Amino acid sequence: MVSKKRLDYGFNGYRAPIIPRAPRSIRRRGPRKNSIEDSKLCAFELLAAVAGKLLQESESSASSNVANGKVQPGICQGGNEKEQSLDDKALKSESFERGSCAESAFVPEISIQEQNQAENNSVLEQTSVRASSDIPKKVDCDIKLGTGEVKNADGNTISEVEGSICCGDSLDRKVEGGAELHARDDNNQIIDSSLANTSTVKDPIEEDVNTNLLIKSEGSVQLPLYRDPIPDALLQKHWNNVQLGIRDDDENSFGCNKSSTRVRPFRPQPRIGHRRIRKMLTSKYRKVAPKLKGCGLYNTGEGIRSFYQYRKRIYTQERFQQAPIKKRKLSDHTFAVAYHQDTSSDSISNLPEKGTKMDNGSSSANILQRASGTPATVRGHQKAKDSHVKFSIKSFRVPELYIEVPETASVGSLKRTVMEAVTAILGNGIRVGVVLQGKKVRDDNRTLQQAGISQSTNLDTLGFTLEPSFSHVSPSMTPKKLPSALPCDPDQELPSTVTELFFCFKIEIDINSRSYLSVESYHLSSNISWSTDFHFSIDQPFVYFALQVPCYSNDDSGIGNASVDPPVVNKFDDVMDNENLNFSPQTPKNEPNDASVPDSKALVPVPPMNAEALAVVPVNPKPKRTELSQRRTRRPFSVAEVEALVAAVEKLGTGRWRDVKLGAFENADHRTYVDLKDKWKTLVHTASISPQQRRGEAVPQELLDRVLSAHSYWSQHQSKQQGKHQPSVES
DNA sequence: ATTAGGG
DNA sequence: CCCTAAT
Repeated sequence: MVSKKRLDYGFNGYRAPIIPRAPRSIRRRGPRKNSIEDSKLCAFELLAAVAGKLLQESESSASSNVANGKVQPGICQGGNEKEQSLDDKALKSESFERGSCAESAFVPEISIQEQNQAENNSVLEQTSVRASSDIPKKVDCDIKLGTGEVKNADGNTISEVEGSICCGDSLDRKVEGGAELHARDDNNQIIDSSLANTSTVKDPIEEDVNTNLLIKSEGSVQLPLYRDPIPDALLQKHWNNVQLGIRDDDENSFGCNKSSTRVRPFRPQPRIGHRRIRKMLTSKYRKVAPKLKGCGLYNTGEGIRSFYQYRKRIYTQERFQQAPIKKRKLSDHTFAVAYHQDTSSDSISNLPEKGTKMDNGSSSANILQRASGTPATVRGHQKAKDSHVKFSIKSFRVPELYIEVPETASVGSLKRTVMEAVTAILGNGIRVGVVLQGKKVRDDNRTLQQAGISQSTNLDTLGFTLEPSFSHVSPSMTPKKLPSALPCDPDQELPSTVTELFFCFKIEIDINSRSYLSVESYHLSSNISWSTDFHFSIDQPFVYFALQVPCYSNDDSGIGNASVDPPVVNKFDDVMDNENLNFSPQTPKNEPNDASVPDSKALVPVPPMNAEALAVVPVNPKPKRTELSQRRTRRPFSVAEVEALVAAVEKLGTGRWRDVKLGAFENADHRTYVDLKDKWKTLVHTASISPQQRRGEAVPQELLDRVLSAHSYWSQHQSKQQGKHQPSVES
């Protein structure tokens, strides 16, 4: 504790009122481990990281993201923002007012499908994802659903929907081919391909990953018996397919980071794990990071897989310039898919002129042929054929696709990746809702006619929505498990009934510009407890809130009413911290009672459920900072603060920063005891150098003198504690 | 969670 | 200010 450069200034007549704390034992900070050790550690770090990641992933069952809107003007402006902090209204009305919104907003993870459903699967093709410029309103989309065996790549699809438009159940599908897509550059989203060569879409994750790691709910990780380090290439390969939307580029691994810091398990995790991970990610281990891509492996067991299929991340770190990642702004990605329509009654898709080639094609060849043989027709909305109603769904909107692909990846792999992503989104974890003239048609048993859908109907008023069908399991399929209790346990059975789903949104705002930076959504499973301490602050420009969506039961009887009811948006309390945000000009300045926002506000009163179950499914998004390590904004100490600090230290001595904080900076949330300690350190330094060398706001010499005096005094005082007492005060 | 120190 | 180690 004794500063090496301690100055022996006398302590002028200052009397120490308090007994200084006994000095801490000498801290020995051993030299850094040597490289060898480090390398050894790496393995562990990786392991730990992976484990942690898995846990985290499981915790944050991630799902797709919600499109973020552009800046929402409404947010944060005006005087007391507390109420409108999040502009919840906007959100609600815009996104959730209608059930469909919420539903559409999220794309549930898909659950595993049986491996061989190859045949006779309907294919959903034509997937065009449009970015929405603002919070998704509803997903009404125009989806063309093929119930037949339409298959084709190229995203062109024509389907004929007969009587039943239902889908969920029949949607197990096999997707082949790639989709032509155009991603908007502005977002620079990247897609990671992984679907490659998979003609049957089964969760890639399931196959690849996870055989390697099993996670226990407690967080322990079991590794395969690999003895030797798995070659990177191998890992690469395995993991490659696993991460959808989360994969990091070679150089980056911060995806993991991010999540690791942002999402925390509901239950305390072994600290060490976090720490390690974090450490690794943030510092010297960064280089190793690439190996961690695997972190993305959400998967792991089948059971879980459905859980975190999708996860999205925001990238805002320039430090990864190398990666084709960019800061995500306010828009979504759009993937446009060219499509052609065919009015023939056969559900066939035509190849687009461009003929997107199918990368993995093969199995679809025949179909394609057929398709090509069919005359392409006009794109019309429907032509009656008998009493059939034909639907041509041009596109549908999905929340957001987050995919990353290395720049070096081939276009083909990009396509496949997109395909995979789409597939994942459209997996059987999703349902389709029918909206006619703005109203949802819930009764699956009604005939189209009864529902008012006929050839004569203006199908423009007909839309399809994507609804979470998280727990939905096709009857023909073996039940998949949900990450209810032990998401990590592959053998976990899927609960037959899911009572509700929670959708969590994370709104990130730019404190300075007062605008939304992004909006993320998480699709959570039930049994999630919501952390209540969210509020905006410089260090935590996020707001989370959750949507509680009733879910349907999984059993047969439930299928009928599978439609998701309009979500209920729980009102959340104000989440703004005026003091920190200063959004409004007239925001009271650090009023003591302005700290009105206790450090925690319940955004959504989500009743804690069985903790055990939550343990791993956690959603405790309490981010560390926006990004991995975005520095806090600098806040120079004012003279007044220095004064207060000096006074406090004079009284309390050094080494009691917490007390100093409490005693003199109680209401200065932005000043942590560490800050105070650091400031003192710099003050001492400043005081010891010539005035010419000082920078920043000049601190009155008088204060500096006191700093030196106090410093000297306490330094001696301490040494006294250690043993000899030399209260000498030199001057 | 604090404290001490190095960066 | 950040990050860590050691409490």
